[in-house]
Amino acid sequence: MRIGEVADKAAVNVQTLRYYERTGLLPKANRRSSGYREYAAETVALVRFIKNAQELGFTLRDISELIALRTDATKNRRQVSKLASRKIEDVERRIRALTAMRKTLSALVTACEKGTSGQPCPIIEALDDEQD
Amino acid sequence: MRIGEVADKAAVNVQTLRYYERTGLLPKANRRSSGYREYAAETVALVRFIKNAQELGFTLRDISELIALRTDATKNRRQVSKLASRKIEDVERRIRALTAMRKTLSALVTACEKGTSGQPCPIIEALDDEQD
DNA sequence: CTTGACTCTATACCTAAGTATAAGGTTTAG
DNA sequence: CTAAACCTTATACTTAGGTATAGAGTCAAG
Repeated sequence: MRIGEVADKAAVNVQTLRYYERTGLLPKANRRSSGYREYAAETVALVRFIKNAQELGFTLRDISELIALRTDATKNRRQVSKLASRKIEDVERRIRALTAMRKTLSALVTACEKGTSGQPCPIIEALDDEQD
Repeated sequence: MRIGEVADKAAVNVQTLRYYERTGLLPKANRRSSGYREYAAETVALVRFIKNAQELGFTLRDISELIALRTDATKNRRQVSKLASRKIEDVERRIRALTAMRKTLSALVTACEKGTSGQPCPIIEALDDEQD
């Protein structure tokens, strides 16, 4: 596949793919004799993974580590497992914080729908509970 | 409270507070005769909420909307409730995606710990499942 | 009544993560 | 065999979200 096809399928800009390569997030693509980059089909899945992880608040640096887990998987099992475990903790912390936020928002909706019109929805008090 | 105390308690920089005020995320602080900003104690909770929401991947623009929910709560209940519901959906989408990611990472850990040393951890195949 | 810690504004700078543009080479469909 | 639609690098620009600095005023303790 050429860069444009990968970009289309992964719903990113071609510049973004080149930028990822430049910064080392994606491996250097093989080149045709013309100089054009040539990609394997699995690159699309990888780029989608990147965008997905990014939406969850991981930085490209974090994502680099996540990707490296795959590559290193056969090498140092103890280390990979440790890094993955740390990432899992991170993910779980986020889930807990989001769950708390959902609770706050739900309470707001309930309060707004039930409340008498003079009463403000009690969101500010709820905010304190949300710190993790 | 003066700006430095708020900054300390909320664990942010004083410049950040001024920046938030400039961009409208925080309301304009009252001023002493000297020109110093004067803050209420609840500002600390609000700023912590901002940082918390930010770590969950909300942009300052998103957070502005979340904060506005509080302010508007007594005004247009129907609209507030609608916006909050949309935010809840957003939060739930994130939770689902993070849950999928946790599953992938757990599978990696399991594979790495159990696998025979020649076998790579099968993370790349798992990545496809992770799209929301 | 001055010294050190605070505050003010304005302006400049920074990092992350792209996006755009220019000037050129390649591929493919008609 | 040429025109449209690709691709290349290099460089510059953009947006979000700050952080740093300069030059000046304020406040509290000794």
